[in-house]
Amino acid sequence: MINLVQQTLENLFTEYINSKNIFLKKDALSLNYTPENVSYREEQMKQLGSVLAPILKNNKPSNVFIYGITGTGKTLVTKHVIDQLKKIANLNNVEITTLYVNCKMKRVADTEYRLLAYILSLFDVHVPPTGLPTESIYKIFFDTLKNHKEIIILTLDEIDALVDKIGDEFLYNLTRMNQYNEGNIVIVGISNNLTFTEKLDSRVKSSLCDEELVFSPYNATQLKNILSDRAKVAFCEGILRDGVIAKCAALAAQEHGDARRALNLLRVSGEIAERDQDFYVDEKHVDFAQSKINLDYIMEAVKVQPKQSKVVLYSIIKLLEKEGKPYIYTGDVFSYYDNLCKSVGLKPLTTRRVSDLISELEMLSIIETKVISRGRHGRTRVLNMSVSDSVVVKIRTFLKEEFLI
DNA sequence: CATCCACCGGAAATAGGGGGGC
DNA sequence: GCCCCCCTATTTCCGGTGGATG
Repeated sequence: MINLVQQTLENLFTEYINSKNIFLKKDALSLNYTPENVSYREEQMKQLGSVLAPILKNNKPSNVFIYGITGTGKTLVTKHVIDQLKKIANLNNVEITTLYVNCKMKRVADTEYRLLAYILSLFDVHVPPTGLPTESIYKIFFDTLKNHKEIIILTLDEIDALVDKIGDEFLYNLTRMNQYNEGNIVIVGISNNLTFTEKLDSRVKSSLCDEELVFSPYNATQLKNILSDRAKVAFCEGILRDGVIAKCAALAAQEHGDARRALNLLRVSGEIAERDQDFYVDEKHVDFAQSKINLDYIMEAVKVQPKQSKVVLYSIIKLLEKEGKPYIYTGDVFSYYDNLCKSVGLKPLTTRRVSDLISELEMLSIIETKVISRGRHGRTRVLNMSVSDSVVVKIRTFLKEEFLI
């Protein structure tokens, strides 16, 4: 028995080492990779560069706002420009501090308090995760800033998500502090939402949006060229079959020209080819990659849900199965959920809260809902899964194991 | 064509977990 | 320790509503 395992392992490894390499430098396809030159974004880089340049002479530049949907190179360009700036600053002995915060990080920077606590932690100042009045956090924050004479560039990525959640007051506070405390902080706000500024208070708007940069989505041709450039670095020669890059580009272009998606797709395609020990990457691998990425995304989202949310999702899946209908109503879900909680010994949440949890599941595109009226039978939401059956089965299996139901 | 269902979803209140000050 | 304060998650409260139904 052991010998057999030994044998297969040996085969596996031998085959692996003899197989042709797919990747030359896989990093080139990762999201953190900063390519030599950023295609189609020269204009934006120049703009951002000239806005931030005064730092090099110790003048505080204007705040900047950057708009554009996901995967249009906002983060990449910003990081690239700031890196260069830092490099030149170092060479000329100008001290600057740069901070990058992704506001969407759950439980890290998704409330005013947590955002400040997180920024402070970047300064190596640690505050309790809860308990203090926000005001005293501000005080600590200001005091910390006072200890820094150099100019600080604070990049707030996905800032629209944060403002949606907690309002724009913190932005107001940041800018106000800037005005009165001879502030030395420059805010670079990055938003995926094009109409973001409309939601801002006009005072905030005027001081934060001194400079605006717009990133438009890449079209399929541009995506194709971007992918080609990266693929040349990332893959061994002759590995990519014709049409692979075009397919990745086309699929991503459908998703509003998201370059991040396209790169992911290409990378995962290669990984699948590698795993299957194929000598090439072709369009079939791209198809597999597409569904694998989707599956991974959904499963990850499911795994990190709070327990209650998982129970709600499980109820929806079980109920859909039981009813055999392609849709169900909120009320049914709630009573099923209620029973389930009792049998698992979990305290059920109220309908109001469950309703919110359902909305969150929809936001994650795990389920789909639609408010309809059933006349005398009232107004409710119809819900169904928005993932394929095979994914549903995987989710169900996962949840079942987790609850031991 | 008025009625009324069964839930939607905003807003305010409350619980619960934590913190500082004295 | 006690007291009071804060933040976040959840509950409570409730006005609102599209359209089948009588």
